[in-house]
Amino acid sequence: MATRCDSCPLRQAEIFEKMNGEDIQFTQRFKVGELSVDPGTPLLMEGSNSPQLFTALHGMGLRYKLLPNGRRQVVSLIFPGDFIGLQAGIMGEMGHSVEATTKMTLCVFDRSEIWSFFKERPERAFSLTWLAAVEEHFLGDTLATLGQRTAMQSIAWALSRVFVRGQALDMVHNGAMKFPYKQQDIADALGLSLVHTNKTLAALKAKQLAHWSDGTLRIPDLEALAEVGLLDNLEPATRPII
Amino acid sequence: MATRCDSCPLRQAEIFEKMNGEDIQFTQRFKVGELSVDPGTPLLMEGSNSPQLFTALHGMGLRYKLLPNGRRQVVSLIFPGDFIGLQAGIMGEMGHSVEATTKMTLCVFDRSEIWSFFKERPERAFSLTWLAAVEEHFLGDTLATLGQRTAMQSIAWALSRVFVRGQALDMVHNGAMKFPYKQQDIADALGLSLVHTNKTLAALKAKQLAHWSDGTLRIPDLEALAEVGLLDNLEPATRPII
DNA sequence: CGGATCATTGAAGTCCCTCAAGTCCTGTGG
DNA sequence: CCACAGGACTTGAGGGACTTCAATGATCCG
Repeated sequence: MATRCDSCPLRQAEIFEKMNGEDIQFTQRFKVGELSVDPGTPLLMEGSNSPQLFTALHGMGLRYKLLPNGRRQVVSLIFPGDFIGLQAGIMGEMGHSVEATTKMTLCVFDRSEIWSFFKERPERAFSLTWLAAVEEHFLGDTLATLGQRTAMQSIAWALSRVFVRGQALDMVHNGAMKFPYKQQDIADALGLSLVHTNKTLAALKAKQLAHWSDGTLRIPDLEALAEVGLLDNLEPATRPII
Repeated sequence: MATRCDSCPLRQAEIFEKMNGEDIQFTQRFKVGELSVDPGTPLLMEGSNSPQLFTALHGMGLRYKLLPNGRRQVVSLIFPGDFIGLQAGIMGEMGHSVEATTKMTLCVFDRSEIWSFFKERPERAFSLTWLAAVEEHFLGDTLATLGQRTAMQSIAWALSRVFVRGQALDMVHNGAMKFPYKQQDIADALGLSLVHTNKTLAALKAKQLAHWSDGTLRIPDLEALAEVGLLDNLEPATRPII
């Protein structure tokens, strides 16, 4: 039973830009179905031009790139509300692969219809561009992390950001949120080795700054952690939803 | 004397998406002037919301972020044809600063008019989104470089990409192109120290793979360099121009 | 009970960083 | 015309943050 856009649970969270009735109606028309996948399922492949685009409704995933030498770079984590496949929709080719980390349910859109956003519904086209700009902004921050932060700072930065995002999505209860990734995922996201990531996480735990185990992330003092991570802005950016 | 869009010299280069007469005319209407700046001039500041957006006509620049600890991450180099200020135009806030490296001339657009792209000229709005997607794609590649490539691979990758871009813009003559940056800029772009960048460049020169001095970059065998840099695609992506 | 996956810990090695000089070049002013 | 200062580039040396290698636990599952 597919979720209807006008009762989309995502829009509850306040980081998402308000949509008016017509926007919702238009988006509904664009939605061709709903997809449910198991953990580990590939959703899009780098270099491909999938006919389908998605919005994550439930569950989490990750975007990554594989290098010729076999190493993997995790580009970003996917949270509910993220739009997946914009590059394919616009440029006709994905720059990274996407896979589900947990069980996910996704709204499915038809790539060939993307032009109608621009043609018929400029507000929605603007939202699409907005999302691209948000992503670019975020990647810039991540770049600065890999380039200029130490391992300790990087991990503190990443966990802080995750937590801020989690708060904005009402995923934090009693100071804890589900964080269903592997240490290897975070290592690959930050350009660190698994071993060093593990030891740094242990150090953060010893300092009482972040506790992450069994897929649950607990941060007693977000400001303290953010300071270690040289993260100055704890406000989640508001963004549109497709 | 301002350049007219219908005789814009940039569109000569074939990496740029073809524009029809109406697109050109519309863009011309949007253009409010031309700006000429000296090397070192700041164009946009991180966190600001400039009323002006630019397209680089001549000259080169760079985008960068400053961290609380004073370190600098160069996010990308700016080449002719690049659009500057999209984030401010869409989100109302830049995620990085921009400054001119050489003397530059820029087309100036009015930020408040950006909505008219979407409202009146969906083709141009699509181009804008396309640019954002291209940038996101590129940042993903850069991320993989900082995270997964060695210093030698990183520099080989960066120089190869620069050269490919230079070729596409007809900036390469007799196997050489102007590359007016400092070693510190490249070090900050790749998350390396100046010293190590210098030594790695020397190593590449010794291997006859890349010669960069006095602001001129010479690459005798692009394929060989690209292979060292684990760069597989030597085709420049076609992109729109604003 | 094996086998698989993930997390943890120890030890050794290395790539890259920081520190510190020194060269080359350009511009400036006496 | 030369002394000097500043900026970019070079080069050497030593140290450290992080990697790789290797082994062990812990948990889950057919």
